[in-house]
Order: sequence, then C-alpha cells, then structure tokens
Amino acid sequence: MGAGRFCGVHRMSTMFLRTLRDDPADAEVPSHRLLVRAGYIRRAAPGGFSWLPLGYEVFRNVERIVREEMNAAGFQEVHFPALVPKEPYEATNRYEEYGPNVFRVEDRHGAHFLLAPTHEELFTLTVKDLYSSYRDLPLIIYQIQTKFRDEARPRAGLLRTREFLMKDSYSFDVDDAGLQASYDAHRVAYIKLFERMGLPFVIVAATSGAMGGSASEEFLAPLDVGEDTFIRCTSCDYAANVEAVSTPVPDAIPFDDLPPAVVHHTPKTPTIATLVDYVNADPDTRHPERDWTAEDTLKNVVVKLKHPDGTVEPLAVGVEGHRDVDMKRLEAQFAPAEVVPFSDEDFAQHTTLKKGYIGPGVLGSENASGIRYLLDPRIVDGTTWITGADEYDHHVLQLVAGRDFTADGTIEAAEVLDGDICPSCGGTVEIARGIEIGHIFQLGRKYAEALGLTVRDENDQPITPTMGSYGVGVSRCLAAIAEATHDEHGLCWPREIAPADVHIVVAGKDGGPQGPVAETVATELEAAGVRVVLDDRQKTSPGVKFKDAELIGIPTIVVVGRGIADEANPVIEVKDRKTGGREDIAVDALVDHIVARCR
RNA sequence: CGGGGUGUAGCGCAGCUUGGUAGCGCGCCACGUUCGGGACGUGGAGGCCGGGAGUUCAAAUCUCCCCACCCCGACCA
Repeated sequence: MGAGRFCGVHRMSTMFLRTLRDDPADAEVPSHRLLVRAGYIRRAAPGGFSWLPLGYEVFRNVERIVREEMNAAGFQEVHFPALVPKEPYEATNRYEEYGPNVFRVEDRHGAHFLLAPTHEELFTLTVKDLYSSYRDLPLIIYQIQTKFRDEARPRAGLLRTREFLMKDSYSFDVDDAGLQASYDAHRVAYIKLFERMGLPFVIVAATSGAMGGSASEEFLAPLDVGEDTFIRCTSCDYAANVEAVSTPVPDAIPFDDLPPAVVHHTPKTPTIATLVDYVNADPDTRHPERDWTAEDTLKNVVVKLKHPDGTVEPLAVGVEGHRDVDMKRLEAQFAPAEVVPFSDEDFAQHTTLKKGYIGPGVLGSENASGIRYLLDPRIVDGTTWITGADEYDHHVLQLVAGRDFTADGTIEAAEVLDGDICPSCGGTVEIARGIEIGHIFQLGRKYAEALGLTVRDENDQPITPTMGSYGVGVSRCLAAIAEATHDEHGLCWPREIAPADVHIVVAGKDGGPQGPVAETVATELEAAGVRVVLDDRQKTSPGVKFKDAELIGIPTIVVVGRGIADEANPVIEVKDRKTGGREDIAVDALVDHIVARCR
C-alpha cells in the first residue's frame, strides 16, 4: 500500500493547516484563541468564520451527534431555505418585532426577503400546505441549518456570531397534553445529546422573549464566559435564568401600630449611598439601635418602554435600595417592547419627577405623574421604607406600603443577588454564568393562528394545532465544548467530537526508521477503523510536533520515536491528551491497544 | 447605539511624546549542522505604516474626517 497521497490518513505535511505560536490579538476567550491558534477556524467577516479542515471535522461531528439524537427520538429531518420572503413574518408581526436583528435583502424586482433568524413561520405554512386532519398529528420535524442574525455586537469567536449553525425543530399537536409530550421528548433528547457531547449543562427556567409562548427552558453550559446569568439553589434542584426568576412573596405585616411617615430635609442625597450616610449621621433620622442600610430604602427608577408599534410609555419601578433594576429582567417582562433610559429631557418634561428624590407619592397612574408604577414583590403591605419625598433634598421615613402608598402592580425586575431566597424550597441561591446551548419553547397557538393553520377534528370541526419550537446552537456547542475541555496546553476534545482518534508524531531524524514504522501503524489503524492524523512533516523538530499535537487536542497521541530502536522489544509511546499519562506499548500490540482505547 | 482600546510584513509587537531613507521576534524561502518538548548558523524574500484630506521642504509620527477590529454595557441559539 505505502504512503499514498490520498489515502484516508490525514497528513500534517499536506493538510491545509497553519498553527500559530502566538495568541491572535483579537481573540479573548479560550475557545476563540485556541480554535484560531490550532488552525481550526479563521475570521472571515465580522461575526463570520471560515472552517478549515480540522475545524470542519469537528463541526460535522457535533452536527452528526445532534442529527443522530434527533433521529433516534423519531423526529424527521427536513431542510428549508435560509432566504425567505418577508410576508409570513409580517403575518406574525415578527418582521417588526425582530427589528434590526434580521438581515433584510431585496431581489432585482424590489421584492423583500430576509435571511431567516428562525423558521417558525415557514414550518407552520408548510404543515398547513400538506396536512388537514387531526390524524396527521402529532408531527415533529427539524432541520440543521445556517441562521442569520444581524447581531449588534458579535463577540467571543464562535459564541456570538451573525451566521451560525442551528438545529431547530417544531412540533404540532392537537392538544396541550400532546404539546407537553413533544416538549418532554425534546427535553429527553437534549439531555442525551449534551451528555454525549461531553458538555456539562444545567436546565433552567427561562423566558420566551420575541419567540412568544408560555413554558420555556434553557440548556446552559455553566461557564464564566457565558452571557447568561442564572441562579441555582444550593439545597434543592431549582434553577432559573435571572430573567425568569420568580421572587418568593413574604407575608404582609400588620401596620396598625406603626408610627406615621415623616418628611425630613436631607440635603445633597440624590443617591442611595449618600442618603444612607446622611440618615445615619443626622440625629433626627438616626436609627435608635442600628445603622440604616441600603436595604431600608426604596429606590424608584423611571424608564421608558418603547413598543414595536413605536409608542413610548414611561414606567416607574420600585425596588429595595441595595438592588439595581436589572434591565434584562425588566425587558423580559415587557418583550417585545424595548426598555430605554429616562433622559434629562424626559425629566424636564415630567416636572413632578424630582430626579434623585422620586417617591411613591407622585408615581402610579392615579397620582400626580400619571406614570405606571410597579413594585418588586418583596415590598409587601406593612413594610417600612425610607424613600424620596418628591421634593429636592427631601426624603420621607417610616413610609409604610399599603398604608401610605400603593402601586399599579408588581414586577420581576429587581437585580437577583447571591444568597437570595430560593422560590422553590426557601433555601439560598447562588449566581452563575452560562452559555445558552439549547432552548425549548411551548409556543402554543400563536403561529398557527396568525397563519391560519387548522386541521379537522373527529367531528369534522376545524381546530388549531398547538406548537413547540426547540433549538440547539450547533456551532456554539462546539465552542462551548472547547471552553469546557481545554487546558493550558491547548484544545482537548472528547473523542466523539475530536477531528481524529489518534495523532501520530514521527519523532526521529528525517529519513530515519521512525517514518516508515509510523506509516505502517497509520495504515493499519486506519484499516481498523481508527481516525488518524499523522504528523509526517519533514524538517520539523520533535518539540514543535509535540506542542502542535497538544494544541490540536486529539485525545490519543502516539509517538513513534527512539523506542523502536530497541530490537529486542521495540515500543511506541501512547499518551493520553487529557490525563497526560504515557505508556510504552510493544509495536506488535499497538493497533489492538489503540483500537481498545477508541471504543 | 453609549463608553474604552487598537490598527505598522502571514502572526505577535516596537517606533509616534520631540517629523528626516520602516524595525524586532516568530513564521516563510535556500544551504549546512541538529533531531524526544516551540533547535542553531549563514544568506534571502516580504510593508499604500487602516483610508481620505490637511499642515510642512519633509508625515508611520502633528491636525481633522472616515473606516475596521477588540473589550465593557443595551439585544440573542
């Protein structure tokens, strides 16, 4: 057989590959840095990457795992166009709601298209085209396809791009029980799929954002580089994205015996910190037994809600003074509306609002400002607060909720803090960051209704199916795996993801006996079904080859070196990339040994 | 879109304050020596100094405008 140029063994001497000695300057997070350094990907556009041979192997492996698990779950693969007409998206109002995040294109006739950010509409319309009976349902179909989003800020290499590979599936059921079953089937399939990828993950309660619908959970890889913040309970299994956290509501407190509210002159106290310092220092306001803290204050933040139809509505939110208003959480409550800050010009128009001294006295649709006022759920009747008196340099103490003020409702928008109370068991929660690798939604009938999808039931009456949609970020998973598995030497792939099973290093003089032995070993391994990368580069020192092998991160490294010179017992070194453990294996036993490792 | 930073050889960077013939390391090419942990010597190739305008006898360097990229915030698989 010999060293045929085009046999299945991947040869470093001819592979389209250049590893970099230095970290690329524009890469910050480990996955980005290492994937570029190891020659897997190259940046080709803002938020767009080219896949080089090693990278594309890995890319296909991740895709294959997703496909196999979808098929194993009994879902059917389809493939829709990425370039789609805008009309279906107008019917569901998402052409508007997605706003600047969609790439819009025009054809030569001036017709409008978009590069699909997700495909609910097209799937729904196709089911409408073909199906008309309840007997056709349930149906679950999926695709693995490039998605486009005009991200304001692509970042962190593959973690946030404008073009990415996503698996998206859609379920159609006649009733809620069916939807629940389709949802559960995805949940189970996703658990298998992420376990198989070797990716640590947590499942958290989530909000559905622009997608619409009710129940939704996210699969997060718990890594600090992630952009999502979630909480998990330290004593039970509750976990939630901070956007979806529900705050346990304390019992109301009787307030009949509480002292009346008093307004105090508190000069130069426009912030919580200056206010707390002031009331602790002034004998008139000092607490008899302890120091006041930010937790004793009620902070009122005014923002504007910008609705997709262009209307703008001011909104006031009251939270405990030691917490900020979490704009992400707030926005999640009002999606698809956008939350924008209240500017100085806005303050100028709303003269009842005294910036830095805003209190419940003027807030609320019934009060002077007429601005809708929503409170954090912890601010129950009977709680006592220090808060703004709606007059510059004045605050009010002993202001009691339910007695001295009420709001238009409650809102989940306060910043979630480490040590908060678990809504499920009453324990304490901790905060962590994660990469969103999957998201499952129960959409309900929003899309079917908007697009007129109905089927006939057993009484020949039209019914509207209920839908779910389920996504896995395939290219993002690849980056998440790199994040979760790399070490200081380089990438370190799980075997099923890795671009090959073994990386054979020829460590000897050019023209020495190691070359032919490595060739033979490579050929035999290949024949035994092992995926092989062979570093047969000439004029390359062993040190460079070792470093590259570790950088590239194939799970088993085989070193054909001086060990084969021992005529009585020639050996080849086998090194585990992850553990660093090495052992010498007799040349004759090598293939069997490697095959056993790769199982 | 707001704030911060960076654009000089394929990659990583110096030079800019104080204007005067474009530099270093790695990589690349040739020859030789090396050959188990990013070897060494000798000799080479490679640059519209992000773009445009201006100031000046003279601009990588000073001024203005623009662009791109990275990071932090506002959005999402």
